[in-house]
Amino acid sequence: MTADRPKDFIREIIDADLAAGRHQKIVTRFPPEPNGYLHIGHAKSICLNFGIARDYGGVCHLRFDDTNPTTEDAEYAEAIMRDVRWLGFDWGDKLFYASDYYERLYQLAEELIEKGLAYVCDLNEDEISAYRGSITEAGRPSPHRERTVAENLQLFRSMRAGEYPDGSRVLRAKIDMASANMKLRDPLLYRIKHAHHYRSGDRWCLYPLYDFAHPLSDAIEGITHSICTLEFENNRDIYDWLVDHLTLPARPRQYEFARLNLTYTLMSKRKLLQLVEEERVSGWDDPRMPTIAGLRRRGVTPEALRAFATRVGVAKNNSTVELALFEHTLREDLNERSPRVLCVLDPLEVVIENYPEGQSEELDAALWPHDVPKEGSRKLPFGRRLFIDQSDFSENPPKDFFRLAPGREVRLRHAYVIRCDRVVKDPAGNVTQLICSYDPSTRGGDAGGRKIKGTLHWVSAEHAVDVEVRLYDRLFSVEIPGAGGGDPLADLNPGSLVVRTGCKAEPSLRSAVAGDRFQFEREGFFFVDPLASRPGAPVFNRTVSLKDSWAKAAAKAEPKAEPRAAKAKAPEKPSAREALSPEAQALVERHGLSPEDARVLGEPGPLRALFDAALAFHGNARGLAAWIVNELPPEARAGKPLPFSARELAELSSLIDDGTLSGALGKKVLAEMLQGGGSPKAIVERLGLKQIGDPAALAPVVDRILAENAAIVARYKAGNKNVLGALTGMVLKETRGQANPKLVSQLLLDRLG
RNA sequence: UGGGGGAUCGUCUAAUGGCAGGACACAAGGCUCUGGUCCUUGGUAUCUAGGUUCGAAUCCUUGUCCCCCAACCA
Repeated sequence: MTADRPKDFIREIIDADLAAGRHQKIVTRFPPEPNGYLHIGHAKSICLNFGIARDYGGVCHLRFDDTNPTTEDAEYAEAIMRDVRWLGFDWGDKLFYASDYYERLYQLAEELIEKGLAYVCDLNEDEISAYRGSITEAGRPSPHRERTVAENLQLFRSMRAGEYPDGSRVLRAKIDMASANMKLRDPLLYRIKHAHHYRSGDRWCLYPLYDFAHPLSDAIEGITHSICTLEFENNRDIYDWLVDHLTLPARPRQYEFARLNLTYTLMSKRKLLQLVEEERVSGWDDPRMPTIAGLRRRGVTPEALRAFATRVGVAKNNSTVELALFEHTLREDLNERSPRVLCVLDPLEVVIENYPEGQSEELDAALWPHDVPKEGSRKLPFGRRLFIDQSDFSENPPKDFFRLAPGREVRLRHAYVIRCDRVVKDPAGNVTQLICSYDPSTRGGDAGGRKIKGTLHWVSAEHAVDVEVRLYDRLFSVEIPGAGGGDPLADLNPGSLVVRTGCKAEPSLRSAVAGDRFQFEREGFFFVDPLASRPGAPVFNRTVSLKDSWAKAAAKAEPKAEPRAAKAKAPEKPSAREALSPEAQALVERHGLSPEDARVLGEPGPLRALFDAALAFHGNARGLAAWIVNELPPEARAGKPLPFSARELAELSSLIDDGTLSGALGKKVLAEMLQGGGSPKAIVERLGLKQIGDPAALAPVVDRILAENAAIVARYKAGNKNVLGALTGMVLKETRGQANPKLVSQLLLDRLG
């Protein structure tokens, strides 16, 4: 359904891996820790991982990353499985637990020790932290770093045997205490915890840390693409180090994408837990929670959630998606599947004066609007006493109010046109009753020729069912809770739940059962709460309101609500660009290089060496410099040897200078040289690449392209000068890149006037 | 301050040297027995400054801003 969406960067990588034959089958994994409930951010990850498996005919494992006995629980694991299944994904028999790998992981740790790549460290937590150094200072080696293999092995085994108390010793990888990447400063692999684990019981008093368990679990399972969120980018170095140094059945790769953030929502597991524990919400499945369980109970469908996940896309930008996009996706889905019914949330009594006392009738009412291709209807009783919504009446109607007001007419949906004749008030001046009259000729709502602007939902007082309705709104009242640096929970929306009892529903709703979905016309989409509802007494949760352009227009009359704070344009400090080094300055003066090129070539290194060497064969320093700086791949700068010599590069430059090659052709030749090496002249010869500089030869091609692309030409003439580039590109392509681009451009310009 | 990432309409996301596109949001209009849906139309973006190129969001240089990293959490 959204198959036309372009591929995300992860799928591009997979395509390339498959094309290169690196994998036959794609294996991904979703690795939750069972220490909390899944939220909509996890849903994005689930859709990505399981979606990739589905798209590529691979598999996605569900693996519990349960390496911390003190926070994890079987109940969470159960809830997670329930949620993933509900979302519509199936892991088949690929259900795994890191805790099932404890023995194997332990053996791997011993392997590391035996290779001299891990050691037991007796420093305490504070000391380890102090030894680690800081972002700017290198760490210092632990005093235990140079223990012998035998000693480490003995100590590690004793740790396993339970001979030491919690926190007394850890196992650390021996990597580099001076690494610029803090994660590599001898990361901890195992810690002692005499704690009961929900699965392994009391068998272990030693538990691996994420950085150790995760990559190795991936490798054990043969995961090909291990997809996680951005904050793990630094951890990738440990990941690679471990899988490269251990004897493992597979070599998985980690890729990172941006986690989902949503406005007016919080995604932090810790904060969500706090909401639950402090009873700011009714539980993990409170319909205001962004948890999958909460969304499900609110009435969100798995289809809508999945559609949303594909709509937000997968990229590496830190981003915050507007809640409006989610609501739109939700309405789109609900619109198709929700039968329309009438329910008055805030009742106001209406008496139809000219309708006979004690009489009633049944009206036929379609359950679906004209735009939903579904059949079905129900009976709607009509009588002398009715309810409409308070907000549908105004004694002093504002401009453009086309609901009920004294003396005005409206249509009651599926019923009659009525007119408001009088208003009854209580002593305090509140409107308590509307005395109206109906037009019997408009039965079924057909007003004949008359133009009736407003149509109201209503319900017969005599037949109405009293129901409870829970109106849910966004959990937070600001876009980014805690943005100002304060406690995010201070930004909770006090109006996020309004419980309305005594709502008046049409009688057919008496038989609504848990899990049913409806649209209450002109109000919103509602879901019968599975927990609170009783037979004959449904409780309705508002999943999402209908779009309300009247409310919006009315709000606009009010002083403007604060618009979303525009991203403050960078203040742009006019800091001085760094001065050229003396060496670079010398290049500018001696060879007339541009400062940009000189800056690069002013540094000693492979590029500079290449430049100097090539200069001996060809005198055009500027041209040489531009090619070396701008066109050579980044690896060349890092010192990767090039498959061609300085002499050959000089030869290329002279071919361009003498007009044999255009710049574009030069790039083609360079690409060829990068591929297989060889002399540019030979490549030109072999590929038959020669610049076409004869206008007579090019003119027919230009004319043909122009003739074939009348639409583009028209756009050009209409003022879009950018399409000239597209036309140039076509001519170039047509001549295998051999046309002289300047000439083509000129020819094009001549003809386009 | 070291390292790792990232900067494209208000928001999210495409364009892999050749017409800056789509969705949401917003605005205007149409349709309508839901002020819903649907339809039409519109404005709005390549962080800065240079360079390379016939042509740059894309390649090079420079500066700016944002995020992540110094848990025995994941």
